[in-house]
Amino acid sequence: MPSVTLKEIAETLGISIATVSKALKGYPDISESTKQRVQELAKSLNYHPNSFAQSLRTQQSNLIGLIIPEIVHHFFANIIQGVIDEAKKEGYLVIVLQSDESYIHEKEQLQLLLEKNVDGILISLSDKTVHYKHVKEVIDAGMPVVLYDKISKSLDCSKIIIDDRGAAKDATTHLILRGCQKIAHISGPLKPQTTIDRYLGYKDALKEHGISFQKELVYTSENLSYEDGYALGEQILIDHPDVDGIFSFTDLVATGALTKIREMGIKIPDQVSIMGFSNWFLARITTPTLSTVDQPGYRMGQEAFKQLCKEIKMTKDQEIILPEIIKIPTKIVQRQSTR
Amino acid sequence: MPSVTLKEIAETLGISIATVSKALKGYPDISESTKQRVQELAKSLNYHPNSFAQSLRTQQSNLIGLIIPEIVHHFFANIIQGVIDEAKKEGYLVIVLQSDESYIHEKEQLQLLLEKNVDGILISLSDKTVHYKHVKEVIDAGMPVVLYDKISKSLDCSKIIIDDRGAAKDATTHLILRGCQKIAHISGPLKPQTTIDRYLGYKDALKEHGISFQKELVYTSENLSYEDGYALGEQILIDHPDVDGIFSFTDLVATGALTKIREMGIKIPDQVSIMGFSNWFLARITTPTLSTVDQPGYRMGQEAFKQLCKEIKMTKDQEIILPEIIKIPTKIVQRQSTR
DNA sequence: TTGAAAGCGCTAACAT
DNA sequence: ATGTTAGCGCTTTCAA
Repeated sequence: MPSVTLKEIAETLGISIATVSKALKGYPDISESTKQRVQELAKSLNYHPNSFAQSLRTQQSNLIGLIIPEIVHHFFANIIQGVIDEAKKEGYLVIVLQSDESYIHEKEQLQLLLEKNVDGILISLSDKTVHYKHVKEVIDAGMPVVLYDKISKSLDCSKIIIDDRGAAKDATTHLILRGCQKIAHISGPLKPQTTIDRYLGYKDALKEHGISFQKELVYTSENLSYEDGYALGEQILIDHPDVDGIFSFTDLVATGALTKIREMGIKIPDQVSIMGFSNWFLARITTPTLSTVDQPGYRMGQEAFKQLCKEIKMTKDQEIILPEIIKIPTKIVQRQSTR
Repeated sequence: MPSVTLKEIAETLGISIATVSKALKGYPDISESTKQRVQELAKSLNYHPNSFAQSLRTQQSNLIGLIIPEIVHHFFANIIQGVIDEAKKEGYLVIVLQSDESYIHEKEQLQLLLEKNVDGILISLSDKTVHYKHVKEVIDAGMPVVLYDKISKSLDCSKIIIDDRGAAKDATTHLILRGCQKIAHISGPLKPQTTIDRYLGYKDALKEHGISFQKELVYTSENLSYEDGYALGEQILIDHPDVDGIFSFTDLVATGALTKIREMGIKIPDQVSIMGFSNWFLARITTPTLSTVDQPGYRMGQEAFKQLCKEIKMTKDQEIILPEIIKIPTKIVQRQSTR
């Protein structure tokens, strides 16, 4: 791809390279007529600047890195979209990498992005990451980094999160207000923090409404799968036939439980109400449709980029960055699985 | 980020920049001892080459662009993953862009990628793209381009596709072999080509089994939505109570139809069998689960990158590229919605 | 075995 | 208003 350079334009027009460069950028000290001539020729030659040369000079790439635990995932896919859309507005392009919930990949990919000289990095920590030296090093090297969704409190950088605990409390409260007296909770492995927070939110709601917490009403899904939910739905009702509400920490598991319970001939929501978490696409198409907490991925992606962009600018201006924690509001989406 | 340069290493060691560069790349004409010293220092200083300078010299970025119509989409998300994984193996990073099924975005994004000097582009045409000058220009400029999934026959470049017509024929045949006599087809707007091909495959199967094609058994979903399927499912059985099989051109619409038909008290698959297309995640969680055609997105992504990579190398070596058309095999996934 | 030097294409301070 | 010049960090040819 032998592309057009400033030099060629300059030679054709018999002026200097510097003048061409300035004319193209609309510097005020270039005469209108020259600007005209240059810009016309540039257009007709389909000139576009060589981004490597530009980046080499300016030391910025207009590229950011986005490390995501899992791409094929409704929530994360929404985040990707939010980031890309927002980045485009500011002229940034996004390199997407998948950590696959693996610490090793996460570390490698951080390195790759560093080597590509991206201007900043957005990362959601993998569930298997337990120490954060690799991230800290990148931050310490002066690279703007913003964490989203799965974060670590020990990392000193900006974070975009939802209030998992508050949202879970809202979800459980929703069940209580609709008349549920005995509410089971399906939780997950106690990592990431989001899972713990949802569990705590569940307890908060019970407490606030004077319902005593019973440990045996808390079940654990190890694989976060539909099948887990299917099995647990049955188990819960065998162990506690009088359970009239279930709050699951994630939609997919809730969907499994809902399906099994319906198949058992139990009426939803009349006998048992079910509440999920995330508002995945599938919550709209189950029978009955699933009430859940909307976790606004797109919005999180947008905010994450905005914050990162701000920090990129500050870094360039040598300003000191004060990490911010931005909480994105969630809301209850009521559908047919709760009264 | 004041990073370490070759110059610094050279000065520290009292040797020339060129020697450092060669030592780091393991050139045979550098003594082992020098290599040792250089490599050790580089490591301890955490040196990594400035990618802009490298790219400026070598004119390659090790970056490719991936334009996808829709990120929040099970099939396309799988493609993204396939591309990223495969690209990583070859040391490439992927810039992801979403065209949103818009011709204007598609055109803009192609331009952005060109300006970023990516080494190659992977693109699936938006449904609203009807002429291809913008893509052709990029190809003519010498940029390696590979089309995947939604392609145009008029574009002279490699293409990665599935055999939609054959797969649809298989799906319809599956229904016929399971005893369906009167099979309706839900199709979509006759753009992209994939939709047309699936319709033709449906006809092929009927013909092969001596079933006469009836135009009134073909319905159209305008929005490719669950709601469309829900409405059409009812409509089909009102118009033709004796229909005993439905082949939908896409899973989401099939899911809507399946739900409505079940709600109407009609037994699936005993009275009506339903077949989808794509094998989206949701096909596993409907009640009954949905039989469908597996459209291997991940594999397509991998193959698309492999082909692109091949062409990038060939372009670099000034070889002539002969466009290839690669068909990825599909397979029928039988679940509960067909006998 | 090593180094000098040119140059990739661009920007920007400085000079004219 | 325009041009000169230096240099961003690297690779690679050619000379020593």
